[in-house]
Amino acid sequence: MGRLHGVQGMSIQKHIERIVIEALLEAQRDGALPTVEPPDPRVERPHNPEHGDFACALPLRLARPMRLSPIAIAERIVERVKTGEGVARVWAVPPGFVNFALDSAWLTARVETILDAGPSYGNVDLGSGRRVQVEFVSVNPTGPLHVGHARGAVFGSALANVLAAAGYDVQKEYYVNDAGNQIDAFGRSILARYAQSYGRDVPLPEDGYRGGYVLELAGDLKAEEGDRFLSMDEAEAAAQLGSLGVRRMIDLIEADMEEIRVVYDEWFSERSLYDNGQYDRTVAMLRNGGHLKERDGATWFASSALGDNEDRVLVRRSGSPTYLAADAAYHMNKFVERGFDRVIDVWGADHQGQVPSMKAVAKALGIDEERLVLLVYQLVTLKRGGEVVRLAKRSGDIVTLRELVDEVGADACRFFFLSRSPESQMEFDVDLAKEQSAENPVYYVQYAHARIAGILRLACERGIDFRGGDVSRLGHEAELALIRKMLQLPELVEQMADALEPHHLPHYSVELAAAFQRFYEQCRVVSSLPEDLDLSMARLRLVDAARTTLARCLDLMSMTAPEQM
RNA sequence: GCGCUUGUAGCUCAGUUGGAUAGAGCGCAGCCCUGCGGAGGCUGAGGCCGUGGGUUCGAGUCCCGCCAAGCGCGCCA
Repeated sequence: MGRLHGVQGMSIQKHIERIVIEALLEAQRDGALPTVEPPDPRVERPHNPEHGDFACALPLRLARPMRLSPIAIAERIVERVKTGEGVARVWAVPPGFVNFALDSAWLTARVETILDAGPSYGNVDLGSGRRVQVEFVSVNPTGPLHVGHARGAVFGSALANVLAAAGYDVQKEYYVNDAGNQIDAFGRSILARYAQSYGRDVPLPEDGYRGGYVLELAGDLKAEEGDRFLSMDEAEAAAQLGSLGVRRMIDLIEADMEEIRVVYDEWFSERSLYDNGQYDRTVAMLRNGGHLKERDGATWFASSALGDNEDRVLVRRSGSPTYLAADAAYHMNKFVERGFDRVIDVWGADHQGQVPSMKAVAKALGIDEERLVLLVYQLVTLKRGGEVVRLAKRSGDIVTLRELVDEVGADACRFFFLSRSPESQMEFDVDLAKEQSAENPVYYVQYAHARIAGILRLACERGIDFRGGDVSRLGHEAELALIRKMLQLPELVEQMADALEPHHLPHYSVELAAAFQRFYEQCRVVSSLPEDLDLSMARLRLVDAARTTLARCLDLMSMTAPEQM
């Protein structure tokens, strides 16, 4: 483990933070600097390579409390920083930065640590095995997924990948709303189409689903179940058809998800909460806590007392629960029954208005605020032929997720959706996506991997066994730049897991691929000259490590890493 | 009207808890193949970071006003 990050299991960045603090404390002991509480050193990567591999602006922040010039503080720290263990040089720069340059011998040795780590390179232990649930998409099982859902699906699954890489025990969940008004309307819609297929003049319900898939569904059910629903009580027939329809829709959604490489660990039924009494217990708990009151025949949740702008209906006059009541029971299940340490709900912006009431519910149920994270991503507006397409599910005019994946491909889809931060309001131009599918950063990254695979194949064909390659022979600028870039992956995983921001992954992948391409352009790897053999072998080690790193990035994005294109 | 989110290159978007000269892809103008995959490399043009204030040694980043966009404001979910 210690070899992975260099120094005693910690990253080089953490190591540098520590030696800065140590130098500062030493200067304070010497009386060279006044004794003030040292803030977080915040070692970061400078944009400009002239400023070294890492930089620290601590002296600038210490200037005021210490009543000294920043550069003087920087110099006194620099005098006491212990180099070695990867750090070759430390220097102070006006107005008061402390810069660090890594040792090139240490850098080249990282190639071996990457190869040792193999497919697990990039893993960090931030989570210590704590159990985290990521729940995402969870749209009503009353229709197929459309392009808008792809964003949530890609984001949620990539976030889960990142958290797993960061050492969390992650579960991906889909909450199936298999009860309530929407399901009721869905059942009545199927019944109408079903009856119509027998020539009955039955209109589609006012609040019904108009999509063509309902027609197909009714046809399928007719073929398999026959006409037995015609003689049944209407409500009963709608309920049964709805239930059958939902089951099929869940299968369809599951299959659609697989198209974009999303595989859930759990499909959680809302209905189960009513069947096993957890719903009743949760309502009783809220009541005992004094959070409920009766008004206009309905039961209200006093959420305004807990930070919400107004109270919400929890149980309708009819006795049926609102989504909020179900959500309360559902989250009790997550935290109490299943004992997750942390739960992340990924919601579309059309649900952002529910955030305050959900938080109020969590508070009322005694769930620690930090354990429940609600992430909201902005909806995708779809453009086609320059026109904005409405994404209303009931209108029936939708572009399904499956159509999109068939046209653009799962890899391009994932990369595209993942490279935007969730809060960006993106316009998805279907025509442009198809048009640019050949001229796309997706293929740039994958091409780099294929090219690497080609080089390794060639080495194999030439019979070069590079296992004993000596990486200390490396030292070309392009080689070091590539190693530096590869070294960032564990840091990135840590950062992404911490901030819950997987969208950095595609950007990093492009940078990594570019670093490789520049290396490839400048450094001949497989040479036919006998005197180059040692260097070739060292470079093949590097190329193999680059393959490892690039493949891991693609893996974290659930994208394929092609051997050839 | 109120709330949440967002305004960065011609287009689509990054910009790590406030740090040094604001980046990438596409598009545009050029350059580079006697060797490993040209789906490549290099160079250039292109920016009042929506706008006006404020905080700070320092603001694309934090705070406030304004303008614009998306979403929400049901005993639907």
